[in-house]
Amino acid sequence: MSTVSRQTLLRLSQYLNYLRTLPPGTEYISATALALALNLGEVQVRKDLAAVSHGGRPKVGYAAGGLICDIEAFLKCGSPGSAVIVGAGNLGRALLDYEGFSAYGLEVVAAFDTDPARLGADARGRAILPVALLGEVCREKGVSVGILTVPAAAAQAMCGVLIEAGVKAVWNFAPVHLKVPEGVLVRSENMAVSLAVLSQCLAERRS
Amino acid sequence: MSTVSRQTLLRLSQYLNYLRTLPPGTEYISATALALALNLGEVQVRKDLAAVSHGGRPKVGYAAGGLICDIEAFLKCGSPGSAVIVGAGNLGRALLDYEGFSAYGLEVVAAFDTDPARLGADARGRAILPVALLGEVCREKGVSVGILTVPAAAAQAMCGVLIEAGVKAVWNFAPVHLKVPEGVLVRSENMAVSLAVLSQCLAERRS
DNA sequence: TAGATTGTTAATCGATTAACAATC
DNA sequence: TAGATTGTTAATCGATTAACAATC
Repeated sequence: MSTVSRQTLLRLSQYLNYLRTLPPGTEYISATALALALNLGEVQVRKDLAAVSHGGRPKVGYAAGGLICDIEAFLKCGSPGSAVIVGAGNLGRALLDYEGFSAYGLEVVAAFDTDPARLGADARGRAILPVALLGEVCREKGVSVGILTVPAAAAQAMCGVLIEAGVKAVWNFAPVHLKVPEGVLVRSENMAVSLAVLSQCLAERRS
Repeated sequence: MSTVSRQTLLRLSQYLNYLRTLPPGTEYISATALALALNLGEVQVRKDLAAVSHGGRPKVGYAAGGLICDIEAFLKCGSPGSAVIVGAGNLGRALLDYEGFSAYGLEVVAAFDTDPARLGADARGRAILPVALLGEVCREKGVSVGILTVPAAAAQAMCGVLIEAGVKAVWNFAPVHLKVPEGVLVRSENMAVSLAVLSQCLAERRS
C-alpha cells in the first residue's frame, strides 16, 4: 500500500463518493463504467485502483463492496488521529459539524474560541471551549492536527499556541502565510483561489 | 495576459497574500525574497510573475505596489460576475460572510434556503431568501455562478434548479458527483479530500 | 567594473495517455 | 472461440528545475 500522488488521492475520493451512490444490489463495477460516469480516462481509473485495491476480474470488473472497503482503508491508513478547531465562527462550526472526517480517520475533539458568547456546545453536542484551555486539552488528548478558522489577524498567534501544545500539522483556513518551525506541516486552504480556478475555467470556455 | 496553470494560479494567490503583509513602506521586493519567504523556487516565482506582471528591475526587484495591482488585475480578469449561494447552513453562511471573493471579481448576490428559520438576513445584512425565489433572482440579476452548500441528498436537485435558472458554473461543496448537461462547468470542493492530503503528508513524514 | 537581479532557453522529472499483452 | 475487461510497459505531455544570457 504505497503512497499515491495528490491527484490520485483526489480521484480516489471521487470514486468513493460515486460508488456509495450505486444502487444497493450492484455487485460489480468496471473501470470503464466508473470512467464514463466521472468523465475520466479508463486507463487512469485502472491505474488508480491498482494502487489501492485487491484487483478486479477481467470481463466482470471490480467487486463494488470490496472496492469501497479498499479505498476507505487506504484513505484511513495515514490516520492523522485527533484534531482541534480554533475559531468557532461559521466556518469553524461547519467543520465541527461535518461528518465526513471520521471516514478519513480524523476525530475532532473540540473547538475553541475567544468569544464567550460562542462557548458551550454546538447543535450536535460538541464542546466549544475557551482558548485558555487549548494547550491543556491538546496535551491531554495528544492532538496532532490543529484546524485554524480564525480571522487572518489572529492566525499566526493561534498557530503558535497550537505548536506550543505539540500539534504536528496545521490546516489553515486564514488567508495568510504562516511561519512555523522546521518539522511542523502546514496546509493552507484558500476559498478565493478555488474560486479563481473556477472563474478561469469559465473565462477559457467563453473565449 | 495569457492563461496560466492551476498551480501557478494557486501560487499567485500566495504571493498576493504575502505582499499584502509587507510593511507599508516597502518599495521593492525581489523574486529571491518572495521565494525564500514562501518556500518556493526562485526561478518558479519569476516565471509566475512574468506571466502576470509588467516585469521587475534587475538589481532591485519588483515594485511591491505594482505587483499587487498586477496580480489582482490578473485574478480579477476572468471575472465570473455574480453568484448565489444555495444552502444557508454554517458553510453557506461562512461563504456569504467571506469578504475575499470581491477581490476575484465575484459578487455574491444572495443566499437561499428551504428552512424558514434561516430566512431573513445574515450578520452583515445579506439576504437569505426562500428557494422558491431562486430562479427568479438568478434570471433577473444574470447570475452565472451557483454555490452549492446543501446536504448531499439535496445537491443534485438544487443543481438542476440552478441550471434551469441559467447558471453557467456550479461550485459544489456537497460530497456527490453532479450530473450536468454539456456546457455547464462543475467544480467540486471536498473538505475530506484536503484532509486526506494533509494526513498523507503527515504519514510520509513519520515513515 | 562587479554584483545582484531579471528573464529565457534547455534539461529533467512526474503524471497522463496510448498500445498491448493477459485473463476469464 | 470471441469479446470484454484487467493490468502493464512504452510514449507523450506538461510543469518544474537548472543553466545561462541580459540588464542595471
